[in-house]
Amino acid sequence: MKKSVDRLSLIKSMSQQCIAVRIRLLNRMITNIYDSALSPFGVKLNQISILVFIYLAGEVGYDALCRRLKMEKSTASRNIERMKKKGWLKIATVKAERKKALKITPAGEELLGKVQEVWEDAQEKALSLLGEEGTDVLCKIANGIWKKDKAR
Amino acid sequence: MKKSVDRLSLIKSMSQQCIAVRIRLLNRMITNIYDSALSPFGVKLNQISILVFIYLAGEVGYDALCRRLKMEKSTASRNIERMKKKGWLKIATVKAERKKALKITPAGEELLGKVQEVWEDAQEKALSLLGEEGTDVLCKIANGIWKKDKAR
DNA sequence: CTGTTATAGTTGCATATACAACTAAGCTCT
DNA sequence: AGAGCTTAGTTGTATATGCAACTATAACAG
Repeated sequence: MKKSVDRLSLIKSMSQQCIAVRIRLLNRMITNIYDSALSPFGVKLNQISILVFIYLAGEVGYDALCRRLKMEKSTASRNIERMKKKGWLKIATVKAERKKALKITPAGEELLGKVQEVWEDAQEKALSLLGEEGTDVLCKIANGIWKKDKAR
Repeated sequence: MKKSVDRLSLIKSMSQQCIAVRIRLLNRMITNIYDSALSPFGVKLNQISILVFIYLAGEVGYDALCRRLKMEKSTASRNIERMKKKGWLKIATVKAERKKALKITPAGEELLGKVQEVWEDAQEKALSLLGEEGTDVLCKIANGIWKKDKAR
């Protein structure tokens, strides 16, 4: 009897306290806010974040992109492929087939310009969903992870 | 000149403050913690969360599941299909073809029993990644969203 | 210089997610 | 009862994600 009671209460905490379930929920909701705001432009937040990174970095290697954005190389590979097709990115390096360096195109910069406004709207909606405190804490945690990574 | 400066600083804030990028990062890291902990059992957190919900609810309709877990019906549909195939779930209702009620199977309960330990490990790792405060805030936000939904 | 090793990037496979179009089954109104 | 409406669930398409296997190329060791 004891054992089944324990099991039940543990399963209840899996339901009531699971961190992953909660962050996944928020992830879905927030990703949605941004992706639907961006949908008129035929792009999603993920690709915008890649574009922003490349815009600021000037010319980045593949590996740097994956490390900084903490994106799996296969995800990056496929995204870059799609973005090249849409004309937002190009490969800057000619010499080496390997070690591709990525660069934003004029069309990519234009896209960034166009989405700024909807990004701001989305950011505001996300802020009101998470609240000031929640947003603050979240950003601190994420920034901490990035900083730690850079130091490495 | 002014305009391009504004653009640059806005793009910088897209890089440095975007909530979606941050929550997506944490989502990937945390999902990873749980999924790799669960991988010996051939299941991922998402399906476990469905199973837990159905276990606690006894017998649930499809719609209730989607509403409570805030899961898109197509995602739910395909997950349930896979879980039926693995024998963890079954459809309880016979009468109506529509309005399927879901029920956990003995194999499903057994699985829940087996994964409890690794779930606890993963939960602890996630806690130390987010910190006490972060976890607290996160849970409060998510629970608030659920409560609001229930009241509806 | 050549064979081995390390590394960059691609591709296959599986799950998760969302939206839209579709199907089917129950419900309602006349 | 039959026509149209509503709702449940499925399926198609696209992106995101992760792991593992593969390919091609660069670097290195002898």
